[in-house]
Amino acid sequence: MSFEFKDLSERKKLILKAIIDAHISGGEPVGSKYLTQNLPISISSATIRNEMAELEEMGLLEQPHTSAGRVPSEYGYRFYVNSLMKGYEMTMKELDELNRLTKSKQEKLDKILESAAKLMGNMTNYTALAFKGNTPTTVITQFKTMRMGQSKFLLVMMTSDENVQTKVINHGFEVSDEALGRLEAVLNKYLCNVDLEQVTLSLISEMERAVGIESAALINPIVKGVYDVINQTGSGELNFQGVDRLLQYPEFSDISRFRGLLGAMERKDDILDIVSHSKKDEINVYIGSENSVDVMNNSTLIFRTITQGDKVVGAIGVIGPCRMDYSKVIATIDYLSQNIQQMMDSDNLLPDKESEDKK
Amino acid sequence: MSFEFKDLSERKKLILKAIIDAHISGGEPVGSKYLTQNLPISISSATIRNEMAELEEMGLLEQPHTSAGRVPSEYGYRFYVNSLMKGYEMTMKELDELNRLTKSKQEKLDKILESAAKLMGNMTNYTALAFKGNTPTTVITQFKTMRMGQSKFLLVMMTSDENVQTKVINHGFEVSDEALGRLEAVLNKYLCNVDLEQVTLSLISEMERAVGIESAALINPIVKGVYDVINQTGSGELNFQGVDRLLQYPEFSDISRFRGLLGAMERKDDILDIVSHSKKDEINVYIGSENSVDVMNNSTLIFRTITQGDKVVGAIGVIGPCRMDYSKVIATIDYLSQNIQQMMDSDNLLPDKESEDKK
DNA sequence: GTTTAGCACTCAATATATCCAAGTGCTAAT
DNA sequence: ATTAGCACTTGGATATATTGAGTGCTAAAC
Repeated sequence: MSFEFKDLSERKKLILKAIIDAHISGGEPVGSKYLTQNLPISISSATIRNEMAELEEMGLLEQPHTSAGRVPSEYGYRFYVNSLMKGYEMTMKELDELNRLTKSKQEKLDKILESAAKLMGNMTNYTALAFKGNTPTTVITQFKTMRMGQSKFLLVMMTSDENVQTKVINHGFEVSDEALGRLEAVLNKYLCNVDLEQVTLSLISEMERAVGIESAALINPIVKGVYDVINQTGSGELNFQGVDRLLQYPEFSDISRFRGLLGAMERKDDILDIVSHSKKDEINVYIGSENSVDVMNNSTLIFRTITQGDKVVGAIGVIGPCRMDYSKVIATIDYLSQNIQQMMDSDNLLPDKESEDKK
Repeated sequence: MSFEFKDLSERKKLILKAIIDAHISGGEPVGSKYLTQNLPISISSATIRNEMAELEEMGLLEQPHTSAGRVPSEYGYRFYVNSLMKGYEMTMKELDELNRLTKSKQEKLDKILESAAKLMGNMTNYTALAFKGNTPTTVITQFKTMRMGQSKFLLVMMTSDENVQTKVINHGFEVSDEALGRLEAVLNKYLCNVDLEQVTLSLISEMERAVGIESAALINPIVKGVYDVINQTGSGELNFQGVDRLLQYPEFSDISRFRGLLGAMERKDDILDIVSHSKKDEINVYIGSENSVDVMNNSTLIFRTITQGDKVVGAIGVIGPCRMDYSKVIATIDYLSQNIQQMMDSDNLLPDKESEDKK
């Protein structure tokens, strides 16, 4: 998969770049005649044809049919992304929108990711993706109970990765406030920061004794709830925004192809797989069949992960056709994700007094 | 919009029903020749043609073009739903699947709705919809605080409709455990079961006094959080499952039509509008342009609301082409929603000891 | 009065033929 | 090494025939 393109002449690079740029904005195959008028250097169409033939031989270009112009191949796009793309400069307006987002530090990560994705979709005009991961194995750091009526209450659990999980416990009998308080205390005493192996039968019966006969029957469903939370598949949530935008691109006018992609987005597992095996702290670009998943063929997936410490806690990105405005998309993802990342990082430390004062 | 079809002869009803059934399963216009062989009575194609012409005049059938067979009009479908449809009998296997769902009373409504929708999508092979409403004006019945670190904590609020909302409070200074406990007590004392008008400036300053100087600065962001929770637009969440299934139906091979529908599903507001203005406790069927929303044209929306007391708390249903297997869909929705509804109803009372004992 | 056979007519869908323009590869001259 | 020139390829667009399912209508039969 690793190609070396160092041996490309400057002129070939120019031609390749011009073809990809033209194809991205136009969607049509690009011919030699067009290029004679849209290159910084002036060479004849015949020369260009020769160059193009060589570029095709190298696997960077493709011809839909004999008498058509050239279209970038997946490797062509890859080369473009790796070396030809010039940074995209965001407009002021777009910048403003970004800043409004991460200003308030009161939101939880999933909301931020979702608005970031929405924003990104609007800015790039592709389908945006937001991934919120749950770190696979956690420990519960705090329990609270909240009464919901005479015969049920809500068990609120905070996990070590600062998420909140709730579970309705629907007991078939009344439980007094005191018993509920005692239960809460017992849970916090015995189950906090405890991983699954440590929950033995003897621990459970000890807890049953501690809460008293009145509510001993609650321990079992609660332990099961804790088990579910800790043991839940660590995959996380994956959301898409603006799926309908894809349909504006001619590469998805083939309904079956679109249906395949849509199906992959609904199933989520394939894409989750890609996201969870991605490289941390850098922008991941999966072009066409580089995506191991077949259904994603002829689509590109670009995203960047958000990390907390060394754990991946989320990701934002876009999905679109291979013919994508890479500069813009990558610049946008870069900016947005760094913004969020920064917020994450600063959030974990004790707040920086100075920056607080500035407000 | 209210039509009277009483004056339809038995024979016309037979013909209409046969046409709709055939069109639902085949997707093609239905001609007179086909009908001669697929009617319980035996009449000639010419007679059928005459009848069809009359049915078309009455607006129940349509002709895509002069030399094509007939297709049911929206009113035709409406008539079918209202009077011709015979109840669909679910298979045992499908029934089993349903029961598994509502057995456990430990899940929260949104999860149940979502699984029900998923199930419904699988069973009907259309796109399923799940709506989880938040009752517009609520009151907070309980506060809890959960420490998340030295400089922030989570405010957990239970609302009167038994939902849980959380908010991260990111103060820029350390707050002791005692102060946090005092804060919690104060919140529960002053802000429980209080609606917005009662939150006056004097109440706020009284609270600030009560929590002590150490954490007085927290009151303001908290009050804002409470305000947000109570004042949040009461629209609720709307989710779809199996959107890709729509693409298998030829009526959506016209990409622009599909894109319109997909857009409506993404924007959500139009569909939310329909759902929130629907009739309670009965199955709502919106056929084609009966949906006031233009983009939904030529699609059918069927759903049933779930109520708690007299409040609509959710809905499940499907979206598909007008040419829909109404019997099956309606039977499925009916069964599933009644199942959930029953659970809701029984959940609110004190549990029935006998049924608990049976376990 | 209702039903039916028969027939001319309509029209979308399909197949067939033709044309066109864009673009290529190759050769020979520069 | 570059370029002008030209024959060649090919998909797409356009026009034209062909087909066949299905209709509406008329006149005869019941």
